[in-house]
Parts: sequence; structure tokens; C-alpha cells
Amino acid sequence: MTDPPPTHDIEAVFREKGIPFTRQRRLIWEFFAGADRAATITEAADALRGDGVGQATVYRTVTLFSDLGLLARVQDRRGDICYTAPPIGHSHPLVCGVCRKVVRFDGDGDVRDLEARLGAESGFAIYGHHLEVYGICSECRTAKDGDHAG
Amino acid sequence: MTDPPPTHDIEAVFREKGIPFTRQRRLIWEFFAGADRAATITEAADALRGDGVGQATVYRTVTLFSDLGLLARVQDRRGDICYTAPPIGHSHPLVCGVCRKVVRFDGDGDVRDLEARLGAESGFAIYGHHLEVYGICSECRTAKDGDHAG
DNA sequence: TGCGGGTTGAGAACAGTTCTCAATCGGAGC
DNA sequence: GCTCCGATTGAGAACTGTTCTCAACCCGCA
Repeated sequence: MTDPPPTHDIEAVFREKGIPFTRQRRLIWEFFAGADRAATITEAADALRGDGVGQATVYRTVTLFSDLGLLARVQDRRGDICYTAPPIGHSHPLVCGVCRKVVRFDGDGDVRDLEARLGAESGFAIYGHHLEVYGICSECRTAKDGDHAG
Repeated sequence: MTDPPPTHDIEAVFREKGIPFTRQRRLIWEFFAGADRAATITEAADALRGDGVGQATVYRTVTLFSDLGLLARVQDRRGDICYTAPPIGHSHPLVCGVCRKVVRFDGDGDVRDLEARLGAESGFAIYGHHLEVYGICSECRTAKDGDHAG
């Protein structure tokens, strides 16, 4: 696993684009970047309410981060929309359906082959794809095995 | 491309499971199966309102079809949730981001290789994946080229 | 034809998201 | 340090999409 991207990198992205990196944005970024699993907007808003970050700001900011490619949208097993950092620029999320832990993988070579083939066969101009893989992480499996007694 | 599955096949699926295939369900199925592109629930409800199909019924029925694997959920370019028939059991949707036309492709071999690798590397017990490829179909590209004048 | 269980439609209720608007913040210029 | 100005923020209203409730209805069965 890679380290979470340091906050100052993100600041650089913002500065480069001339967008203010405010206290609230930093807090929201740290919430997602600091977690090793995907979180919903509601969870972020709940967690940051105590820090004086409003719900609307969380929505706005998550949208902003998504637009900038800094957060990726994934789904948990119930279909809830979650967000995960760091960017999925050229990687894809492997999401634990139980605890929502996210492991990133490349896999882009595979998909790019497929895209090239598809484009040729279908006549579509391919502009992107969305690939998520779902599984249960080893910890959750262990926990589940332990639960068998109860 | 494969032909859309005939309605009597779907009826057989329902009969086999002992679920009534009502007039409303038939209409909703025909709406999705008859379209060559993904449609939202709202669109289906609007289209079928005149046939006396209520909104709640559309929601219920689309959920039912999804559970049975008869409809697949995809997203258009704006992120709107759409549904498309026939089933994506072991195929994946290639979605036109403009007109939402859906072409199905297999590509499962590619992903299964990837899944096996991922499972081994990450320790996750892989239980599924979600792959959508986005592009612009040739018709929409032609239309867009034509628009260049205006 | 009458019965019973599942399905349906209308609309209320609910949850998630977006919008509105005044207050606040932060950087630039003095 | 102070003022100005535009962007951002928070609170809550408004809106949208989805689910729930419940009486009416439909269909298979006897």
C-alpha cells in the first residue's frame, strides 16, 4: 500500500489552480485522506460538525475534490455512495464490502487493452471507464469466522 | 450484439420463481427491453403513467428486476442512475455518454484474470466487480460533427 | 361466484442533496 | 494595522428522488 498523499501536495494543486485551500477544505481533505476506507458524505459531515464544518460545505467540497480528481466515488455493498482518497487517476479501487477498506490497484493495462478492442469493434470513441472490484478483506473474513460461534 | 430477450423468457423466469408477471411488470419490462439505451426510473414512470402504472410500482418493479438480474444499473455522463436490459449476467455495458445507447460486451475473461490476481495479492475474497466503459457512439459523433457549423 | 394473498396507485413521509442569503474570511492595497 | 472586495461558509429552507402506508384491486383457485 502507498502512503496517503501529503496535504501540501493538495495545497499545491489548489494554488496552481488559484483556488483557496481553506480551513474547511483542509479538514475535509484530511478526513478522507486520513481514512483507509471509503466514507460517505454524511459520515464526513458528522465527523466534522464538531470542527465547525457545515453540511453544505462538505457537499460542496466533496464535489470540488471529485471534479479535481482528488476523490473517487465508490459504492459499498449496500449501494451507498462513498468517497475515497487518494485519486484514482490511473488506479482502481478494490473495496471491502463489509468495512469499506479500499486498496488501490493499477489494472489499467488490462482495461486499456479492452477499451482499444471495444472501440474498434463498436465504433464508440471511448473516453473512460469505471471499474470497481468488490471483496471481503482478510480482517473482515477473520472476524466473520470468529462470529461463527455466536 | 445479441437480440433483446423475448418477453416470454422473462415470464418463464417469473413463473419458475412463482412470482406473478403482472400487466404492470410486463409494461415496465417492455419499456426497458424495447429501448436500446439505458433509461432512468423517472423516464420509465413518465412513459408508463399513461398506461396507468404508478411511480411506486416502477420503483418496486425495477428493484425486483435488478434483484433478479434482469436489469443492470449504469450511469450516464452526468452521473444519473439508469437501468438497462437485458441482463448483464456476464457481460458489461458500454454506454454512450450522450444518448445512453448501451452495447454489451463480454470482457469477463479480462476481469476474471484481474480478479484472481487481485485476490491473491490483496488477500481479499473477491465476490464481484462493476465495470462500465463510457464512450460516444458513432451516431452521436456524427451528429456532433454536423453541429460544428452551428 | 366467493375467497385470500399478493400487487397496485396515490400520496404522505423520509433521506439525501442543492439552493439561498447574510455573515465571515482572507488577500491586496494603502 | 486598516479597509475593501470577492470568495467561502453555515443554517436552514427547498427541492428531488425514493420508500412507506394502506385501502382497493386483480388473479388464481375452489
